[in-house]
Amino acid sequence: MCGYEPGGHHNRCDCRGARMEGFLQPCLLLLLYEKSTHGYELMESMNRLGLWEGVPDAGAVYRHLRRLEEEGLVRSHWSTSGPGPARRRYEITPEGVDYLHDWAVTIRRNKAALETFLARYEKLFSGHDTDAAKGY
Amino acid sequence: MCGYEPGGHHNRCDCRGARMEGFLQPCLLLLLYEKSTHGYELMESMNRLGLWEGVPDAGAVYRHLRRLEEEGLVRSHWSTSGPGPARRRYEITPEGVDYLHDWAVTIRRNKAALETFLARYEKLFSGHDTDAAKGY
DNA sequence: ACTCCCTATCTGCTATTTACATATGTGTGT
DNA sequence: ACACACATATGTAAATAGCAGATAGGGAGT
Repeated sequence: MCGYEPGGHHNRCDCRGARMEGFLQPCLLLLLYEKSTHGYELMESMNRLGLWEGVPDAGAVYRHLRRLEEEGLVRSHWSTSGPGPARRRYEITPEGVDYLHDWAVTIRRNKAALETFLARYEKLFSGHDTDAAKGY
Repeated sequence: MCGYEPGGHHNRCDCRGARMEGFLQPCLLLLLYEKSTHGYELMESMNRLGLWEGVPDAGAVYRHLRRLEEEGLVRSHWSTSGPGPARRRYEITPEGVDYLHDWAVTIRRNKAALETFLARYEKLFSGHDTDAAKGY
């Protein structure tokens, strides 16, 4: 989830802070609540719905899903019907839904922090021709 | 920045995802743009202004500041005037301001992702007595 | 048959970060 | 002397993301 684009006015790509560590997990739980499906489709949904910049790392997605299953927050079974290779189809458990609610609290709080940042930032730089303005 | 509170309905504290990795750095740059000061006060400001849940880790703050200085995004000099121990007073450089603008782009994008998540979440659970609702 | 590509899952490795603990030292109040 | 707030710094462990690569099934074209 790195917002770096070549051709900008700096060369380094130090925006690892953009990672929003752990955001992958609640996204998977939310998408699985909406619709039981398999890892590959979850990856694509995250990008398509604007939950993730670019396609999320496949390794991270599959590892998260296995971990969530170990913790009882999702369940899975192999699905051999349909075309292509076998898919491991995941569904959220009631415990997973509880956990999703906890995540929503955290995400609201994080959103508030970002808004505080942006409010202060815009107060200082509003009207200037900043990269931030150009980006939108 | 862990939202876990004892007494909840789950025992584990897996909300390390709440970390918002790297958010510390742009906060320091923003605060230093507003007012040149030293690390200890920056820590307190972050909490007081709602940019950080609780007081941020001192080790992280001081390490970030040293690193920002290595990269030329801030400058510092020792300030022995005033009461108490010597303070290392930091000020942002023009390069630091450029970098702050880059961060604003990233943070807007991350905020959008959180909003997308919450919009989908609330569409599914609005009206229910969720932890998320209780939290506010 | 053969090659290429898309689908689908999984594992290994490394760099980076955070959170916690701890160390060091100054100045003030009692 | 002592405790405490201020102020900076370092050591360590756990966890994550990102990248690369391995393994395989199935369809399209040649």
